[in-house]
Amino acid sequence: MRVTLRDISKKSGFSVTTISRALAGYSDVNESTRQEIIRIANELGYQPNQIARQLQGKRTYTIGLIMPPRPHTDDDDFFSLFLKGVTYAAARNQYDVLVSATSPESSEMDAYRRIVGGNRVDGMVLARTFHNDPRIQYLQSVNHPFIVLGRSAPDETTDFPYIDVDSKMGIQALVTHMIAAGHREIGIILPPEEVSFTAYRLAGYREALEKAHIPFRPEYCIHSDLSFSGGQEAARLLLDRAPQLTAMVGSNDWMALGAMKIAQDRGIEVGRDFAVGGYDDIPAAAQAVPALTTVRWPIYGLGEELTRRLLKFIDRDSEVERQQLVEPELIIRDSVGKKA
Amino acid sequence: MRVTLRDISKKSGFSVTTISRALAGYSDVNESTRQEIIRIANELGYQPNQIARQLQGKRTYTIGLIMPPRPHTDDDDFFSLFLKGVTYAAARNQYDVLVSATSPESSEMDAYRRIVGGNRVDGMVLARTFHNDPRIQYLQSVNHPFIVLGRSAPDETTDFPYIDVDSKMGIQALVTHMIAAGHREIGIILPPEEVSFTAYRLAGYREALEKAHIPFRPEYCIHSDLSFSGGQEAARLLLDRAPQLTAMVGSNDWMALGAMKIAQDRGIEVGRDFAVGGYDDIPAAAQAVPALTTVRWPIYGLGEELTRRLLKFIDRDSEVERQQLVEPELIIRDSVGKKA
DNA sequence: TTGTATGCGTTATCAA
DNA sequence: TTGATAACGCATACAA
Repeated sequence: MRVTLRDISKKSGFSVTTISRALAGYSDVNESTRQEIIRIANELGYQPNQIARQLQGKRTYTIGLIMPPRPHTDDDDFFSLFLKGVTYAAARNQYDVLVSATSPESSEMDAYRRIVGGNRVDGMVLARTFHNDPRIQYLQSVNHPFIVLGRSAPDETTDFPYIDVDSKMGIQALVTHMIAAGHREIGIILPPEEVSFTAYRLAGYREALEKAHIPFRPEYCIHSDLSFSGGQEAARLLLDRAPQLTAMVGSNDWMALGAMKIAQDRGIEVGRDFAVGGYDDIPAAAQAVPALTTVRWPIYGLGEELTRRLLKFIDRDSEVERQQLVEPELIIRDSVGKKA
Repeated sequence: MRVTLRDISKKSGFSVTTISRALAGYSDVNESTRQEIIRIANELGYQPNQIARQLQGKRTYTIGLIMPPRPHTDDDDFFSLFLKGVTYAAARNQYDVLVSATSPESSEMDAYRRIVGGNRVDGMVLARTFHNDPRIQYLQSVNHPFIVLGRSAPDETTDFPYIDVDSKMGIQALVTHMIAAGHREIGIILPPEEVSFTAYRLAGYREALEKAHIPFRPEYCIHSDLSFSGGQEAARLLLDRAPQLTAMVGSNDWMALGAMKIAQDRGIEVGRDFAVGGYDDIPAAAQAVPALTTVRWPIYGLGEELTRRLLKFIDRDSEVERQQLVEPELIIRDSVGKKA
């Protein structure tokens, strides 16, 4: 059976109140009493019941993170690294992380209501935003602390706390780099339309072209699902539709790697005849042959920073910067070379 | 403010008990009463307080997973995929997952005591075992439901529920494949000594050699830390120490990839002059050039299966198989070729 | 069919 | 310096 304050009370003769106060380190308890109580507590192997504490204290010292509904994608690297950042930053502040997924029968919003409305966490971290994101609307409506990795789309209101990467700038830098290498017919595989950041990627692409006075062609753009196979399929379609392309941007590394594979399968030499660029800088990017030129952003670090800020919101620290844009870094490798 | 049963009681005139029973779907409440109560509950946006439920019901519908102490390694792929399997299987059974890391000041065992002793979870999933693993001893001593991915080392008692992969067999198949390709001087980069499965990997390696009447040489073995850079360093040392090697086994893919890199940097053609084999079949393995021959085991699926079983243990279902060994699969790619 | 009383384990308030 | 009592929100045994 579990050891409770009551057990210590029985064994020591002191009241439950005194035990609680002694163990909590209050100053108004006799030092010898405290020692005695601590001794017995250790002897019995007492561990405070966190659930009871949470109920009484109205604090859970837990933050919540809800996994995207689909179990299987190649998009893992992002999420796992992010979760790691969150978890370790939380741990450094004595917080735990409640991770929840959506069961097939229920909706993602149900999970939010259960976790948040059910008082299981002190705050939430969201990892990606959609257009008019209902999760954000919900969290705002119940006034629950939360922070988001990523802004809203350009034309939507963004009055919530977030940190985002300036992916417009990232893609722009990448495309500009391709142009400098002599490419003019550049395709792009975009993220799904419903994801907020898609618009920023597209904007970066368009601006880079514009600055170089290269006309924007809608037929050079295609949406896919952030997976390797999705990148393959998109690249196939794009290449069939526009064989004149000499470069292709993937909106994440897996799609870029998929595109690279397709190009190579068709006998095109990537890095010389054809340029491929990615986004994220996952481990496999450096590993690829040719090594993938990509845009790096600090996933793990952002998980940490987001968490630190969320904990400050929870503690009603108003000094925290509410919104921030982080600059990504262009990592130049071999998959974009001087065009022959 | 949060809506409680009490609020519904006030508004509806029924007692808290009746509300509770109505919402819980008990049959002994008048249907019209129930409808009325449900209506008001929805109107008020009632969400049951999970913490109160947990305290009262002594069930948390949560399973726990504690992250290894070190925040940064390349070993992420394993853990993230595993956690995903766990989380989705849990979600399908209406369970959440509490993920905790160890803060720098405290020990890993403290985290276990806090989470388990603090009654925060109904069961624990452990991901890797060490020699005389104190976590397992603790969980056994408090008689808390748990399940482990991985057995104890060969000479230690294993009277706990687990699923493990027969990595002895996996490595043996890989090394045998190398031998069949004409290699006789085969090195191996082993996992850290303190990890239980290291002994099985070594045993698989030795048995494969033995069957082929190739003498075992301790100087062909080295331990490393499961990371890419660790693999590089180990391969460097091994190659300096034994330049006659024509093949190398990495105990996971990242180390194998690190070794491959080192060999290639030295101008050795991997896949022809030199063989490299890995373990895990992470996405980057198929991506490598040459594509990495490796041993595949279903990380995601094992996360799921472990969780399903754990939930049955929690429900005192004695029909569950307590221990199981799963066979891995040799994935033959290009990094091990016929020796010229 | 509904309500009263009690308890889950802890902390806070207040009186002794 | 210590202890009795109440409260957190819910669910259960039992009475009505």
